[in-house]
Amino acid sequence: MTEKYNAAEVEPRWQKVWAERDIYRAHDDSDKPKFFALEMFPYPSGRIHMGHVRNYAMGDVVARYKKAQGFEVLHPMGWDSFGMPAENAAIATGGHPKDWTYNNIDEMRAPMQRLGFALDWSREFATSDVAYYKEQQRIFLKFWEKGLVYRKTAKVNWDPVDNTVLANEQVIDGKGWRSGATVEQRDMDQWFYKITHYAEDLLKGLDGLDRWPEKVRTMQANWIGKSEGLQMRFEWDGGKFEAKFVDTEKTLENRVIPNLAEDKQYYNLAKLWVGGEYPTGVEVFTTRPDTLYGASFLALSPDHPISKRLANDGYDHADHPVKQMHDKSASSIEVETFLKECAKIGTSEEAIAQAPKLGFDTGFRVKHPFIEGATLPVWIANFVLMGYGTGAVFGCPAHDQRDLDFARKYGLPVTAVVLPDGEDAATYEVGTEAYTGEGKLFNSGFLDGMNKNKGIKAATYKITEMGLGESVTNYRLRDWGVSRQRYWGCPIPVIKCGTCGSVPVPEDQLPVELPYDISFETPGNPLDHHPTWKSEGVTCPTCGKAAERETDTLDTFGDSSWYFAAFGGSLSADGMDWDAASKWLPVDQYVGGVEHAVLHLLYARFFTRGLIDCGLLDLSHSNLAPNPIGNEPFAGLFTQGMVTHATYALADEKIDKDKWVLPEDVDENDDGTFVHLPTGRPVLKGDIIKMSKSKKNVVDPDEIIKGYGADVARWFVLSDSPPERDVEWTESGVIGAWRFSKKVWSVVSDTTATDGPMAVASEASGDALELRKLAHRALDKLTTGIEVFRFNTSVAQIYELTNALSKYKGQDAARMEALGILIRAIAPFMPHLAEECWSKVGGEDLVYHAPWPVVDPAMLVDDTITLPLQVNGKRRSELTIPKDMPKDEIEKLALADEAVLRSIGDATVRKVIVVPGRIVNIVAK
RNA sequence: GCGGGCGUGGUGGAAUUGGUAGACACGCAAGACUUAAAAUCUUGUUCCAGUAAUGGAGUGCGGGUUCGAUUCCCGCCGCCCGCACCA
Repeated sequence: MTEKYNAAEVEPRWQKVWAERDIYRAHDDSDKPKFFALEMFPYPSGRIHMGHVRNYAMGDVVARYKKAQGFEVLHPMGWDSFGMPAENAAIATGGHPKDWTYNNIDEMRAPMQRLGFALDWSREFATSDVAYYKEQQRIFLKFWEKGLVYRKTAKVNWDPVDNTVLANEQVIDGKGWRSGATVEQRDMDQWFYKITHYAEDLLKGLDGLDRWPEKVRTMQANWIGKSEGLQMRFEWDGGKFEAKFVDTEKTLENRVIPNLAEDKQYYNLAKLWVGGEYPTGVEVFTTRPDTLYGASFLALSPDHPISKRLANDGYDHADHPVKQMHDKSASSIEVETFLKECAKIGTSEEAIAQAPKLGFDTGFRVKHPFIEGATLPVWIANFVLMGYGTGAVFGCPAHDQRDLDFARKYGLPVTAVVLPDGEDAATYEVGTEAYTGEGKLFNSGFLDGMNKNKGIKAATYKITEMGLGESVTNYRLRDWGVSRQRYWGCPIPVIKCGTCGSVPVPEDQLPVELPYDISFETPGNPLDHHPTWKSEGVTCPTCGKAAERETDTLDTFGDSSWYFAAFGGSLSADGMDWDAASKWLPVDQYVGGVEHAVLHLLYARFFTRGLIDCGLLDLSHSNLAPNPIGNEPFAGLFTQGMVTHATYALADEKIDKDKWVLPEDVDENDDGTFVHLPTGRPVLKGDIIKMSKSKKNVVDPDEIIKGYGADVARWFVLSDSPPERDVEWTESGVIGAWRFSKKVWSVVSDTTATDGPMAVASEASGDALELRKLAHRALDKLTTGIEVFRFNTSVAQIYELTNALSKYKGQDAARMEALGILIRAIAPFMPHLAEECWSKVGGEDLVYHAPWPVVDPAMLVDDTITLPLQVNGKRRSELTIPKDMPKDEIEKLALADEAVLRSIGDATVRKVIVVPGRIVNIVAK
């Protein structure tokens, strides 16, 4: 008699056993090889969603599987708990961000534990824990010491209503996402992490990450954006730059930051203004010096120091009379107006990219380096980016589309210097399309006749020889601005002294703790207008004078850049063990969403390098073996797809946000249309998209656990779709998973054999042997499926094995062997069911502690094989023969096959191809 | 614009050193059990023709290489993702 399986009773019972026996604790001093399984930790929004379930279920499969393979597994969980939503909730509801956050964590921990993940909860922490951010402040100071932290003025998105800096992602169509105010570009003093210091290493490191998705590696490589080229100077024509200024007393505000001096990209700019000296020319970066002869103008970024200097004061274009000494000249006002015009265009990258080209002729001219006597006008152009290269370019309209658009608009000359193959130098002209391909150089003096590459080399050599420039490598990657004018984040451990400048808080005074008594009444950063925190009793650690605290907090992406190490180091109120962290790292398998492909995963790689250089981490060895992948935090990465669900919208509702309805309230009519049951209004089926509260297409994991059990929820999210693709949540799919769990249980409870689940039926024959073969074949495939992250194929094998077992009548060792394989195979997916089955069939100890079943290779080969027979590539018949039959005999049998003969008909056999163990193909014409 | 990926039955998908296309599941249909339903079990299910045996077509489209192509190559079409004036 089949007993009923009651997940609601079974699951909590086993969870209690697991917790009491503390089986998921990872031991630092284990003598087994280590395996660090990690999923991207959650933000405590208050609810877990199906995306979490899928993410952690995948990691759990790996963790449990590796445990069964004999590894010491670390599989921890924590909370990425600093961030804006807590502050927003506090502003909206009047609560406190801290209370909101920690309540949410408690709300989320419980359902997560109900899912039965093999997590070492003893290592749990939240990034908003004082102990965590204290350690982070230490790291900040160590990075500072190492030169990886600096302060500079940078352009930021400023929300004038909320009085805070916004990240780029928080600016939507040029407006603040919360206030709706038009965002301004502002120069502000900001703290930066010098991620560019590792640009080359971060790029090179990608090569070794062969267990990362290619896509993520490509995205990071593009983000780092290495390009090699020539940085060169165009010298002023007709005297010095300064001659154009009425008032040379005034110098531009000193933008030079001392510890930036070694940073090449900024050095050349900074150099221009040191001590008020004026630049002798304009520095540009180019990857196409071969086209220098086609240059027709120079373009400066609106943010270029020269542009700003011109707008700033005293600049007098030769054609304008000076109005009054020390007042703004007419020319400066013109420039200023133009720069404002450029700033208006918007902040989104796309808006900038599609904006029309704007230019302003400064009236300055520079000398062409190769053509004696030739000069080029210097323009300010909105399409030149300050953040890349030197913030200035030479324009070669014939061979660059942007330059061409610009030249056509402002009537600048277009001179072709690269001749495409098959074109005639006498007649070749560039119209509206710039030519960027290969070709022979012409109109180019000493470069004439060379191809592109040769031309680049020759021009670079010449410029270098002339002392005007040198080869440089440029990166698109920019330093990471980490200052946030927010409360709920890690305080930057710095004291600002009027005399000594920015001074680190001494280590023995850490942590700089967040005050609890804050107010969100006034807009802006609560830390800044806290009555006492900023300055009461604060003195400069260096000179002892009264001073002020830095009130900015660190970008929360910093929190997630080293948390994996904190797990390994068992971070607690007493600090953490960095040596232990070093032994656990790198993370062997990391699982998370692809949305972090660049930001989080790049920042974490940067932090790891910084932590190594500061002596905190040493990744040269894991606990037992040398580490082959170098200074990387994540040896294996898997990016999983989302959980999607159908959406339904009222057909007659005009207001977008009001139109979505709950899928369970929708019913399908006989004619295939849909109706909203509570109101009777017509409904249209929308796209199948990621579960989202606002679209009302969410399914609460806790409801599924209550209705079907945790195992079913876990099984479903892993079963149908490949892990990297999205999986659509459907009611029928869940019911299917639920039925399967019952089927497994019925197979187990129908078993009366007593050999135990570790049985090996070595004497099996007949049906028993067939079952053994099927079981081992399934085991082989499903194991591979887990190894290569194709859980859906593992699931299919488990289905096959279960189906075979449910049909198998014998109560013998072969049944037990297959059952033992099945139970251990489903354990990573449905651990509660597996545990219950294991105990039911007399398994020793827990299935969690049972070793992974071993494939018997003898079971994978058959004595007889079935070969398909093809005639002219089409399958006509098949042949069952002993596996070692010689080729010529196979050929003979194939040619005697009735169906084959029929297909050949009157044609003559030209060739017979026999691929042993694979196929026979007969070519007949 | 640049970069990456994908395209297979009614549906999710399987199949890789090139060798039986459609495993497994969902759905659907028929049957068994049942007063009935649910559950469960059995059988069938790529399309077209045929009662069937069988024949033909078939992995987005068009070509190519090959005895043989979902797989490799070339050219299109469509969808998705990332970056986006990077000089």
